[in-house]
Formats: sequence, C-alpha cells, structure tokens
Amino acid sequence: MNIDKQVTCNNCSLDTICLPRGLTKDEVEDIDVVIKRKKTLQRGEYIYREGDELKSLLAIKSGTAKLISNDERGNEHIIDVLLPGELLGFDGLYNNKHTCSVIALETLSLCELPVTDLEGLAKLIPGLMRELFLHAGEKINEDRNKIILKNIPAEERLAYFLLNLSKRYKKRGFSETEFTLTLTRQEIGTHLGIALETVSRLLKKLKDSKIIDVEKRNIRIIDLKALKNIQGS
Amino acid sequence: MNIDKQVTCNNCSLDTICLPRGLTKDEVEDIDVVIKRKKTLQRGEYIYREGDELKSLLAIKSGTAKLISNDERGNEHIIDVLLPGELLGFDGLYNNKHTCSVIALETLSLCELPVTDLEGLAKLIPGLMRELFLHAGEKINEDRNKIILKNIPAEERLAYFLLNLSKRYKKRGFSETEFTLTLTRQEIGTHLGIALETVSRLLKKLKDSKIIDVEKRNIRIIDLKALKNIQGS
DNA sequence: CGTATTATTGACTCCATTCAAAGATAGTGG
DNA sequence: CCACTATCTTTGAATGGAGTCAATAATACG
Repeated sequence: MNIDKQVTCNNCSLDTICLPRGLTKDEVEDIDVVIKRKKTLQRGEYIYREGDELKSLLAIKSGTAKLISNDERGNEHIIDVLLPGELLGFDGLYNNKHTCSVIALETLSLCELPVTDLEGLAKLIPGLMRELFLHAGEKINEDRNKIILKNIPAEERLAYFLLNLSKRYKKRGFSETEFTLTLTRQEIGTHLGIALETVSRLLKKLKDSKIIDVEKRNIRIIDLKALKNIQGS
Repeated sequence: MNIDKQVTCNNCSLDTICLPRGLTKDEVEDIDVVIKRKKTLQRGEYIYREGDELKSLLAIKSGTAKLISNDERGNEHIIDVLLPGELLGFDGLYNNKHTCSVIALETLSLCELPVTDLEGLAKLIPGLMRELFLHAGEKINEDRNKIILKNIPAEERLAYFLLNLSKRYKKRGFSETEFTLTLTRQEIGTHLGIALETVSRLLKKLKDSKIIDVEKRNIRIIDLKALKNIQGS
C-alpha cells in the first residue's frame, strides 16, 4: 500500500480542519515539503511521552488518541481526546520538553511538522506562524472551556462531552448522531473528573430517557435538543 | 511622575520573567521600539473584554488581575490570577477575538505589544516568535495543571492555590511566605470551583492547624512543608 | 455614621464517591 | 472450539464531602 506516500496536504480530506485550513494554495505547497507522513500506530502505543524533547508538532491523519498527564501520585488525567485533523505537541512548546503524553486509542496515522528550526521555518513560510498561533490559541480556548466545565454537575459534563464529540465528528464529515467512543467508562470518568460507576449510571439514565442509545461504546444521539438542554446552553 | 515614560524592557526589573527573559540584549532593544507603556487602571476596570478584537498582547508591569470567562448562564469563572511580569491576551489568538475578559484586582499598570502585524513583527525580530510560542506553551501547561487540579479534594486545591501564589511571588522577588490575596473568598471559590463558605472554613482549618496565618486577605505561611504535604506533592 | 459588601459559622441536604458483587465481553492458548 | 483469564461494565447500598440556606459579624466605603 504505497498510496500513503502520495498523500499531500493539498489532496488531504482534512485540509479545511488541519494545519492547511488558513493557508493559501501556495503556502500549502510550501509546507508539504517539510511535512512528513509517519507510520501507523496501534491502540496503546505512545505518540510521545512526558519528558520527551519536542521535535515536531503532529497532526492526526486518522484514528483517535488521548492526551494524558500523570500527577505526583501516579494518577492518570486525560486532558483531551484527539480526533483526525487535530494538532498535538503544543505541550512541548515550553522549554522544548513535553509535559504530557499522547497514547493512541485505536489504529492511528500521523503527519509530522518538524519544528527544531522554528525561526528558519518562519522565514520560509510566513503564514505558517500565524496559523500555528491560531491553533495554539484554539488549544488555549479549549482548555479553558475544560476548566469551566469542571464546575458544573456530572450529568451536564457528560452531556457536554457527548455534544462536543458530536460537533467535532460532524465538522470532519462523520455522523453527528452516531459515533463510537474509543474511551472506556473509566477513561471517560478520568477525563471528566467523575467515577466510572457514575459514568455508567448517567449513560443509563440518558438511555432510559430516550435521549441517547448506548450499546457498549457505540453512541447514537436520539434527541440532540434534549441533550443540549441538559448541557444547559 | 514621568518616570514611567523612561521605563524600557532593558531597565525593567521583570526582565527575567516577562517577554525579554529569553531574548538577547539586541533583541530586547528591538522590541523596546514596538512595546508601549499603557496608563494605569484601577480595581474593577477591564483590561479587555470577551468579544474584543485582539490588538495587543499585554504584560502586567505592576498589580494583579483576574482572567475570567462567563458561561451561558452568566456565571463568572475565574480562569487565572495574573501577577506582575505575566503576559495576557493569548485567548485572542484564535480568530483575533478575545474569548475571555481581564479585570484589574488592584491598581495596575501594563505594557503592550501590538500584534496586528504578527508576520511583519516576525521578520523584524525573529527571536520574538520563539519567545511568544514559549509563553503560549507555558500558558497551555498551566491551564492543563488547572484541569488536573479540579479532580482533587477542596483542601488540596486550596493548598495548591496558596503554594502556587507563593512560588510565583518568590520568583518575582517578593516574600514567598507573606503576601496579600487580591481576591475575595467568593473569587477564590470561583477560581477553585468551591463555595465561598468552604473557602472560609478551609482557611480557618489551616489557621487552626498553625499551617498558615490569615488575617483578612493577608496570608502568612507558617509551615510551608505541612502545606506541601496537604497539597500532596 | 449608616449602608453595602465581605466574611464567618452552624445546620441540613444531596450529589457523587466508595465499596462490593455480579455480569458481560474480548482475547488467549490448549 | 471451548475453557480460562483479564478487562470492562453494570447495579446496589452506604458514606461523606462539599453545597445550600440562613443568620450574624466584621469591614469598607461614601
């Protein structure tokens, strides 16, 4: 399968979401020169680890991953779930050292933008800096939403989580009402700061209310509006 | 008092913390040309508002501020407390529109780096981009710590908050054991995601345990080690 | 000096956790 | 192919941490 070798940002289906989204056609051709396609990873494999040196910013071509951080007591915290077209590695911008780890949640492929010479790159492709700042800013905004999220009740948090996935899948051309959680109940709980048993109970509650249908890790949103009501927006 | 007019990044006491920290002497002279000193604000005044266009990244020269976001229900969430030498405005990097507001917590003065022409600026001062990415990366890391923080019990959260302030004040040359909270109990609670009554009770508990002394908003840490133990690190 | 804001303290309530046990599912090797 | 194990999920019961409500006290402010 050498088809992958021929993939460029110019013909990638994620070009409206990923790094190229704000660049001109010429600029996209410029970054195509420096972007590398990386080999595929399997569930459980690390993309990078806390403490690793930042060598590249990465984009998910296909599959999902979890961004985690371990506290002093060895507890895992899931900061984020990453979908196709999303950039990762920003946690390494400070001191060129990653402060988080990223683990594939399923079979996953990546694209890589080497950033060891950011200044050189800036000279080469001026628009790229603007775009990277945009993505960094987006991450900051998302993280801040997560901080706010932790102040609301568990049920609303879960609704937010499901709606957020729905929205992001939709943006990527997937169904906004049917998708698969690549996280276990435990992982959802860790991500949202609630116990896994509570996740299970709340999912059941949503199912009983006919707002969603949930079968193992497959989610079908039946009543999007009702779910939004629970979320409170 | 025209002394302020003569302040430059080169003679600023915050040069090891603020934007100049990673720049060469020559680069600092370059940014001095574009940096503006802004007039002083009073407690309660807005530095910028949610929805405002991003015109500049700002640095706090003196005083403290709170970075807030309002949810759909009109509840205020305090994302961050900002101390002298800290940069703000990164929430406006995405789409050039601020998603948060910043309000002075006491008399405050600012420095301003106009970023309407980021690409031009990058050409002029290549090191600046690297430095801005560093600061943006730092913000991302700090926000992620806050996300993790919300998963731990209220008492540990409060201990973390006090120790975090202590550490940051120390870095700025202030006492690490004595400082003034510029936040009300309500604001501390909003920031940490706990009720104001709980803040009051927990502060009292720490005082009764002779770990801190608290008188109105003045904090004196008596037993730094014990406080670190509570925090759990 | 009076009013508004902020802080303290107590009593009660409840949401979510923890503990516990059983059930379901997936993966592995004989 | 089935048994065996590990992992994940569901469900119930009891507990507790932190919230809410309420009343009072202290402080700041005009």
